[in-house]
Amino acid sequence: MSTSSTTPQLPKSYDPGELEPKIRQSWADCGLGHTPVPLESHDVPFGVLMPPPNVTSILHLGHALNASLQDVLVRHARMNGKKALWMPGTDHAGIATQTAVERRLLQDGKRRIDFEREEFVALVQAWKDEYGATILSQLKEMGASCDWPRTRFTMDPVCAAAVREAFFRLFDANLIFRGKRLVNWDPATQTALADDEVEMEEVAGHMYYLRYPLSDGSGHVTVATTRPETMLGDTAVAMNPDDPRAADLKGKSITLPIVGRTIPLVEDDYVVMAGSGDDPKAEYATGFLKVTPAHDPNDWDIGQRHDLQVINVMAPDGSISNRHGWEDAPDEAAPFLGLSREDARQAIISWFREQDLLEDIRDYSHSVGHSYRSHVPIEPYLSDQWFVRVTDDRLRGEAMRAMASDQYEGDPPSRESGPDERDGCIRFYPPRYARTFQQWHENLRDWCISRQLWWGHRIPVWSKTLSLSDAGEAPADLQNGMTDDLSWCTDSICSRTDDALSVRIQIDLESEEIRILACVGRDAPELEAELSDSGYVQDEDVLDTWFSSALWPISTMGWPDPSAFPDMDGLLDAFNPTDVLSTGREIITLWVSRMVMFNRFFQNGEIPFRDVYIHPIIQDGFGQKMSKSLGNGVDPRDISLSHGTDALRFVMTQLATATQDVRLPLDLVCPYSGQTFTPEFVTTPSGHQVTAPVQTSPGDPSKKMVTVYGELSGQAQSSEEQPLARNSSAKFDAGRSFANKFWNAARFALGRSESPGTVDSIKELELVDRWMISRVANAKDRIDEAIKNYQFSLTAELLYDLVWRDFCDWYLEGVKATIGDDPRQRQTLLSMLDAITRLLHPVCPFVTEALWPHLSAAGDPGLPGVTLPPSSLVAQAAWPQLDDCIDEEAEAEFERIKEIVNAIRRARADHGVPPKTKLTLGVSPELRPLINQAEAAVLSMATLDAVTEYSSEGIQVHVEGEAMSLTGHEQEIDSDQEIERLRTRISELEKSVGALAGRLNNPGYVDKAPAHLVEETRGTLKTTEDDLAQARKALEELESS
RNA sequence: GGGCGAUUAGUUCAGUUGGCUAGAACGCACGGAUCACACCCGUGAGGUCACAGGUUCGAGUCCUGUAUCGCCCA
Repeated sequence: MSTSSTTPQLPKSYDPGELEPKIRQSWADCGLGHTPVPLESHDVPFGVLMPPPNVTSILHLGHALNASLQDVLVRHARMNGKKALWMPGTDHAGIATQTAVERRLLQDGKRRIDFEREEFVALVQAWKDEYGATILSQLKEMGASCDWPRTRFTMDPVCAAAVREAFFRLFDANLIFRGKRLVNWDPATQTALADDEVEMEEVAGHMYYLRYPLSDGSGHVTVATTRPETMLGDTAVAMNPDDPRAADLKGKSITLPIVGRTIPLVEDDYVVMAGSGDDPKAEYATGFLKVTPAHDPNDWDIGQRHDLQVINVMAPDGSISNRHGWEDAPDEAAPFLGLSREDARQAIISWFREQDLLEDIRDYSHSVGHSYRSHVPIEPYLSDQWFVRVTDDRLRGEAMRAMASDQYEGDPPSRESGPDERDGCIRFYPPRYARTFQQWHENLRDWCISRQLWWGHRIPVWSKTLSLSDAGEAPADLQNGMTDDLSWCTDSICSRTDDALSVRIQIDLESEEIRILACVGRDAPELEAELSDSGYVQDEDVLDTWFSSALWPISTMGWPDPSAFPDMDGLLDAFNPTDVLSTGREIITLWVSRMVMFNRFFQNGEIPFRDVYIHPIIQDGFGQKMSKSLGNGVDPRDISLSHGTDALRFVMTQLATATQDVRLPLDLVCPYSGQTFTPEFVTTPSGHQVTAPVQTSPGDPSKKMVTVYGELSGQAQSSEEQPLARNSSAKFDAGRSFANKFWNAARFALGRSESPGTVDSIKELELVDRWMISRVANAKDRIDEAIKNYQFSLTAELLYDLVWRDFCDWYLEGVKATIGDDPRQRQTLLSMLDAITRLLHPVCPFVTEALWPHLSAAGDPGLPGVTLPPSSLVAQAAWPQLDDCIDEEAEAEFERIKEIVNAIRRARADHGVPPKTKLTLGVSPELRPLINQAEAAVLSMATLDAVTEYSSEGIQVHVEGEAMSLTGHEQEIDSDQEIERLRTRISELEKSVGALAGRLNNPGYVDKAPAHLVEETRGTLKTTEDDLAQARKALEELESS
């Protein structure tokens, strides 16, 4: 025998830290992931868009999960011969990034308004450069096989052109308008905040009860409010229509104290009735609600429903003011003007008390939105904003019609121009998320797209305000207060025609002013200059980040003009739509919906992607979502460091089940000892569990370290005395073990597969070989199916079982005795290792790539029906092809062999046979032919020296109702112990027989259950009865001796 | 308030149209330095499938209700 048992060139364990950088480099060198366009006509494209991570911060494990899954899909498609494009990029994340930069500036005592707009934007740009680069390097470190040369950023020139074009087309199509809306206003920093930047805090405040007199002098109503200072802007009092008092009060009006304004009593079922139901608010309610549409979002809605006046009584700094929309302020109100919100509240209360209109003040604890930056209460503030009319059928209707019809409940609205072949082509995985998508569109509201920020795409509209009388005779029919009829207006721009110009006029009949809004398309700087010269001013606001994100499927591919950019011509044609979008469920509404609407609108009805896969959310050990703001995020690089990237990816794949979010309990790595330990946790004021900012070394109590949370929250700073403790999690141990196991299996297999022979037919191979080939063929089919259905967890499980259970535990153990003398077995081993390496590659690309050159050097793999074409990198290799390799008979036969080996091992353990002691197996003539098929394997796996005829001496083993004997164990059998064991077994078997017979005696079962099941039950009963008889016989013999 | 989901071994999770005696990994117990791997090998213990009803020959799986927890939308 010529094979050596060692492979000196491969170290004993897999060292990811040593090997990964070289592998990454080899992928970069060959341009892995880059797909040139245009495609050939026979090419099959496979496209994936990466949801662009925010440049606000670095990636955490939530991103790592999504990146891992996308890379599995892309590598699988690529190995299957498709032209795979995975488009990478980052998102500028307007408010989040600007806020992050402002927070950093604040550490130096500086604020945004201390800078010019351009200076500030440059600072944010620098932040973006830093974090954007980190994010991309994190992705590369994870092995993401993206098309890196095509990396996009939502504010780069390619995307900017798309944003500009999209805004212009929507504006021109009357799908963008300007209107009033309440925003979350921070009076301290005087900026608007997004909803997620408002922190709800429980505040111990008061409920004030104010009497409002009825205008007809017939009495008063008492309103309950936590914010009496807003009463100056009240424009109604609302009551529930079911309130028994409603009938008498219907149609009456109120004379608002101080202001003297006459306001109506309206009926609205939003109003909580006094003391009614389970609503805790009811205890404090009077049944009458003061309605202040300009200063409360709920009141705004009531105002919309009842067509109420909207009167803003505050200045942008939050002080009471009659200069921002309050025009009927009487002299009585003068003392309140200029007071802060807090002072005004006291002054108003005093006034009501003096007038005997204050009925009561009660303590009341409630949650109030606070700015997460200045920590002052936010003020719902009325301001001019830009909107996309997404409720238009061209947008909403198209999104609804795009859904797969079997996932749509009911029927989507029909299209006037008739059906489109792209309708019904978007499918959600798992299907339940289709409901979220549908319901969002059914309740859709116009989308506010303007943000009072400096970082983002500036709104490409130039405007000028004129008095109505100067401008001309305005038309009467307006839509959202706007018109596209320009013929009456005297301003010169209204008669100007230019393809890059679209003009609308906003008319405010109350103030008798008009605002001419001129939207300018892309690449028209001379037009912009002309507008500026004519006194037009560009809008200060920028677009909501989601506006550019919504264009991601087309902007990344050069829309509207791919030929204007290098290497993009043909990209849209080939990859719009992409095959799948993999994303988190929280942005089905914010992002997925808008991409569908925009893609269909701008791409003539085309959908952006066919499948939407919603991945689970990664939580920490306490069930809290990993988030940047909480500081419980884990950097995937920490896991690569502690466990290796394949371990990270394998476990991520394993975690991605369809039903649930996953918990990932956190550990820390001690920077002194490298030891992993469970950290101490503390509870934050907001009630979250986080690692204590400073931890004590588990090995040495005198040594301290700082956690990531400690740094992110600013509570601790790492230093030489207090180094940073990296995060880890024992959850990844399984992945590390798995990669190492495969590494060692390959080491062994490579060492034993020298001088492989030629196999003419699989049929001529040993049972164990035929079994292994069939297992690989089976696994390949099932992996393909699982990946096709986005069953990632199942994919990982199939790989694990194939590698560990089938290949290592049974195949490698089974061939050890014969491989040295069987060249055909060596060829089989080499080929199966090769095939498994390919199958494993999408999930564990590093360890497979590290082994690949050694495989290639070992020989030419392949068997009749098994095609494994050579390739310099496994990343570029073809998916294994196994034709007619599934051998059900071989699988069934080998399963019986496994049962026999297991039974012997069990008996050995039961009788305390030392592991090294070789026993002699005695079998009946019935079992002999089976054993003959794999005798060498059975001998080595069960530690036997020979197989002879069955003997009633020795240890008795029962399998398939047959008895086997094990002899050669010197020690005498402890008959008491054996009797006890047999009795237990007999009672178990009797129970089984009872249950099985009971089932068969039930006429309902025999009549109604499928015949094959009944047959199966009969078979099981027969075997169990045989086993029982064997056990009883053995017991009898023991007891009689 | 509306919607979606979860509750299965000590822990983290599978269990795909209802069908063998409910599985895996980790952890635990026992045995093992055997020449691929101690990131390992062998054996074992461990579950009233949240609770209560119902449908069915048969329910972890379907239906109704209850409890607890989570997310999204208002």
